[in-house]
Amino acid sequence: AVMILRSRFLDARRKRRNFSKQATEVLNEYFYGHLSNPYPSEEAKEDLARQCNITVSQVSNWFGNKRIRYKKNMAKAQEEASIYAAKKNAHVTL
Amino acid sequence: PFAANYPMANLDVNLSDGGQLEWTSSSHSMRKKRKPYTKAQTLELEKEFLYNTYVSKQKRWELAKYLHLTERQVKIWFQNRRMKDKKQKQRTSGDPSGMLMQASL
DNA sequence: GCATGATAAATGAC
DNA sequence: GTCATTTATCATGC
Repeated sequence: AVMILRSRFLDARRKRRNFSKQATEVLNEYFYGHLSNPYPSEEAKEDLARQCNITVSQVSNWFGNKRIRYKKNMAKAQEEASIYAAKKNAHVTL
Repeated sequence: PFAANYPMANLDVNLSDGGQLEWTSSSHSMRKKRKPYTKAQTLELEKEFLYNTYVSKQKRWELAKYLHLTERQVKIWFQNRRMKDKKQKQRTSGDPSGMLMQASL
């Protein structure tokens, strides 16, 4: 009962740290690579989590935030989409 | 279980003007806006959660009346609270101090 | 000062 | 009932 009061202090939650550049790169590549259905399966989440060295919950959080913020600001998102689309095409071309 | 029947799921890519994206949004119009509860409300709910992680219909009614919430809100609060509890326990089991921070920056 | 990750209400599938 | 989500809000990074 006491711990509830100090919830705003040593609350174990929000200790945010930005993901690494590589991790964000991996996540963005998947997101824009599956833009028609940006909902990775549980297996895909585990795979991404392993690649990015984060937890599957963090992967879920990232995609949740990404989807909502993508549609809220499509103008900027389009630029990103173009970038990763070009990247993907470059891969195929090579 | 990745379903294609979520609201935002029918997000379609329309490449008209160098990558225009469009929304064939299908449904819901009026979703209730998320409104954070007060500390007093949360405190009472937490206190009750200590006794029972599941709330009876009677208790739910009492809490709703007392906290100025709907019974549905009380019900959903306990559902979300149980999920939070589960997630925290899963996290604590693999990492006692919660200090597993590998830096790969 | 916003970008970003995590959490808190609220919905819906099953 | 659980649980993956959507959405707004929170807390922090820079």
